[in-house]
Amino acid sequence: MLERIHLAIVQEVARQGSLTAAADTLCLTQSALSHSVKKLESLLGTAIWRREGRQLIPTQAGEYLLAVANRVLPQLNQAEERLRQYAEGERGTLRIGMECHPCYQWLLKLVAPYLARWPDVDVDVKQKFQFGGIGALFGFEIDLLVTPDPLFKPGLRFEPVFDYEQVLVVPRSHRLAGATHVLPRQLAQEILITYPVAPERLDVFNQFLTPAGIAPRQHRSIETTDILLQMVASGRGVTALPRWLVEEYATRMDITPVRLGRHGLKKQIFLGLRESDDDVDYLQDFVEMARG
Amino acid sequence: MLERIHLAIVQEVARQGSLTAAADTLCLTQSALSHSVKKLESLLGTAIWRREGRQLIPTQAGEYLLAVANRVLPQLNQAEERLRQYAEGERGTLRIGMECHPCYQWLLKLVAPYLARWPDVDVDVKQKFQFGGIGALFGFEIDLLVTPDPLFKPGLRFEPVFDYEQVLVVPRSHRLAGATHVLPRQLAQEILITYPVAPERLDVFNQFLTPAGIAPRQHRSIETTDILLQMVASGRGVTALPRWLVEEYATRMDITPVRLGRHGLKKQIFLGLRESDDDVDYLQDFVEMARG
DNA sequence: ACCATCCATGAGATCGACTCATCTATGCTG
DNA sequence: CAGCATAGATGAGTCGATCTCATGGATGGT
Repeated sequence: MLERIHLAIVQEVARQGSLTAAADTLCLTQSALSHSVKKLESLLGTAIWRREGRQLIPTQAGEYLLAVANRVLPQLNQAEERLRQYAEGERGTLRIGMECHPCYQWLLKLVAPYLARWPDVDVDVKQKFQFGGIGALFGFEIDLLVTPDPLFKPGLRFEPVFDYEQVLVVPRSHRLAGATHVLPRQLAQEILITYPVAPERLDVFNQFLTPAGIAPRQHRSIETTDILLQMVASGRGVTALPRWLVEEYATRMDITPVRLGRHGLKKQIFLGLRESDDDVDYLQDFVEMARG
Repeated sequence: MLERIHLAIVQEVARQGSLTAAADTLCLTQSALSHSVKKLESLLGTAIWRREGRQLIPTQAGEYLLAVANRVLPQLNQAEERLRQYAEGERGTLRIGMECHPCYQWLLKLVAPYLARWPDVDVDVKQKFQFGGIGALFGFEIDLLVTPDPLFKPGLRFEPVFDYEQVLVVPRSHRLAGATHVLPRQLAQEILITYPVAPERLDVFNQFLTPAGIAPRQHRSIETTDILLQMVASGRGVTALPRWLVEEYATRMDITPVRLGRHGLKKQIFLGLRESDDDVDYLQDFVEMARG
């Protein structure tokens, strides 16, 4: 039988590159590991690694086993953590996934009152997912997904939580500052700074520039909102963000929003959750609070 | 540590309802099970079942553990099966999920030449999924999803494999037989027979009747294509199916297709697969063959 | 009241997994 | 090329987790 320890061994050997090193972190002797591996290989009837000199090269089976380990072990760890929480009377951890960079600010405002209301619930926010946000929901890596792209499919439920307008952000001294709106071609000579996300997933591209066949003069990316806006304020480029976020920063930074297109770029943010969690009260309440 | 055997115990007890019965199928004595359970509960620090007389009622932790078991154990079983196939030099099993009832016929025609071309690959078809077809892909229950609803998300890839027209099927003696097309209101007095799927997921509803605000006189459902068409042929009602499928049956049944709406109801079928399987040759070849 | 059947428990047996000591192979270095 | 550090492999022996066996107490049906 394929046991948890086997997966842990495969994962750790992949991480460390050698049995000896892996033995250390697994709190076993090198000998024990060697025995275990030998037994597992004879059990499976196939080698897991090719021994090339003192290197261990995963075979096809080894690669596959590693993929299984990386997928299954986190589920078991999470299960143990949750059971520990049940045992200690805690309510659990609300694991929120974000697929919407600027929503982080919005989330922060929501989390404070939520934590006050649910003292026994912890909140954890993740932003990177092996198989995307939807995959993370299905894979029980997260319990709640903040995303602009809902997916109405069996097994999942999406609730709209707020509408906003995506606007161009320019320094107050910029030639476009004060314009009622901006058209795609007016950005052709600009340096556009965005979060480090594929352009086809950025609204300013897929709903504004790309349909018009326009590309900005240059496209750069920056991780954090603060730095990004400081770059804009200092005239290094322009960016696109939710209007509410820009208005917040505009009080202390030299930036101003401009409508994208004649009618503005209207967006909606959704919260996605598993239907099987419909009866988890502290989860539903988060959705309530987010909507309210 | 939460081990595989623990999950198996929880799952089996849930299935059988008693420790004694579960012990039997797990090839253990009742005593061993009792000991294991006791130890696990003390390890977790929480009870898994409430003992009510001679009944075992799962606690909240027990319910959760069962959900984990039902999710994780199939992944481990599948992994073992696949490793066994690696060991024996077989290529593996192509597990296909279907979210499109009539596509079954199309699939059958494709599978025969595929099996001939890949003698070491088995094909398995599933039609029921715990979390829907997409969930099954993400959860590694299936490797390939046949669906009319693609989902372009990171982690998954969807390939269109064929276009078809959804048509109304009526008996040749029907008043609509021979009409160039049919309008929604002309179905208001008909009995509509479909596969047993929620109306909002049926094209004839969500793309034809519902937008026009029309409902059929009655809506019934039947599992199998053959029986369904025999019902139609005998004048018990009408249905909606792909044109190619109807034309096949029309040679030996008293039925005829009619276009839905002035311009017909055009559909497309997609094959969905995980991006992480991009290098699995026998999987990619299936997509190739399906497209060709 | 009695019996069948459930789960719990203690004692003892058993088998698997771990450690220790040691061996061999590899690759680096002077 | 010799010497050394370090990798994995292996055999023997120990230890402990987990199993079985035997039995007890509780429950529910007849």
